[in-house]
Amino acid sequence: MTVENTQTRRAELLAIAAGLFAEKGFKNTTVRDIADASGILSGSLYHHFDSKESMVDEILSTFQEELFAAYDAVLAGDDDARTKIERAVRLSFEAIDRHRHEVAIFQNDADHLGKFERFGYLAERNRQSREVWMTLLTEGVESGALRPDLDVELTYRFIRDTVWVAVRWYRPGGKLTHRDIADQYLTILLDGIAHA
Amino acid sequence: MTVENTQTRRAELLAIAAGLFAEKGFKNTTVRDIADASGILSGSLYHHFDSKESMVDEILSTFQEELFAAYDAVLAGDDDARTKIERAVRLSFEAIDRHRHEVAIFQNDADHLGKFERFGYLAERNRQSREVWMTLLTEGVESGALRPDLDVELTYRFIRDTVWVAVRWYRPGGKLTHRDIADQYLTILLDGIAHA
DNA sequence: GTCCCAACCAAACAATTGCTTGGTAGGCTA
DNA sequence: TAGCCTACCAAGCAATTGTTTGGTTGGGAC
Repeated sequence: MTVENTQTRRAELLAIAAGLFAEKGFKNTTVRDIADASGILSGSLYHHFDSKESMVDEILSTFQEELFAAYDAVLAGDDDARTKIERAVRLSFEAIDRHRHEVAIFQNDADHLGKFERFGYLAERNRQSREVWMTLLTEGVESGALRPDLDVELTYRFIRDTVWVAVRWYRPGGKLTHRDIADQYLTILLDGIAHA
Repeated sequence: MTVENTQTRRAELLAIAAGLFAEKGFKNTTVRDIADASGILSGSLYHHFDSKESMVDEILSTFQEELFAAYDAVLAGDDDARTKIERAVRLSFEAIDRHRHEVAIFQNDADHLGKFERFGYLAERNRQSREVWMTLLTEGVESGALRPDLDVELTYRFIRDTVWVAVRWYRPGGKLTHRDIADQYLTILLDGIAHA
């Protein structure tokens, strides 16, 4: 068995684990569940991974790295505030589309996992995410693109919640693409649902 | 010990359990956790309740009954569509304020619990909630209060998600009351964040 | 004073959990 | 052909889980 196969198998197992973690929660998924779904015995998982924790660790940290690189690219761009906000929203729905298991795990288990030292980076990433959005929204208010009376902190929370919780109902291949959803949400967010 | 005390003790234990379920999740909370927090031994809980499941059952079903009675009152009122939507939003944030443990449990564990026959009413309540919102939003579009190009189904999901997930960060006694939050959210929802 | 009963304790139960150990199959390299 | 290494099996471990059982306590009713 070649090196390529080795890495493939490892990734395969991680993908299976991610699916189960996302569906049933981390704590609620047993190593036997993962092994069964992979067609091996539970003990054999420990040839590939140190522990159940290190599996979810690898799943989450890999995803977060990619996600925040994308946010940084938006921040670093020279678009105006409104465009940056639009890009950040679209980027988030795209992440849900491409990494829905990872997003679901983060949504459901990050609070609980974050208590352990090993997962301290989760809280750090949360802080970083807040930074990104607060910067964009503040910039938006100051540039006159957004209404001046906006509570920026609260707006950040509303956006964050609405965007990420969509992972609970969004299904790739469904009637609406992640782009459709981003479009609709941006319309509502920017201009509201009331008739002009 | 009088009958009054009996009912008090039972409610006391349920409240303690609700707090733990909300904080750590249903599956992740052990009967020993509940017993410890109550100052008794785990076995003694079974004098009051059939099972751990029946505890969460009682917590959730009691709450849902109260909540949906409130929704029904809004629907039955003779306000215009926009006012009804405002009332439904305010009512939801008020529920988060008054029953945050119950809301949190519903948010975090309803999906998992709903798979068991015993908790079939959870799915039923979800359907009911969708009904309420779809009715209000459709009425809003038809009456001209809301923009005609609105995707009502999607809008329902956005509202539901944003409102209920607020339970994750809202803290009673904090800087913002549930009324403040409802005001801000309604402004954003109805008129958007963009500068007019 | 006797009885009752709600509330609880003490101890154990089988099942399930994450994980370990020692071994084996079989393809790859030399 | 020999040796090596990856991937896995088979069996078991201690800890933790929800729950059960039989007994104790102490206040209220008659």
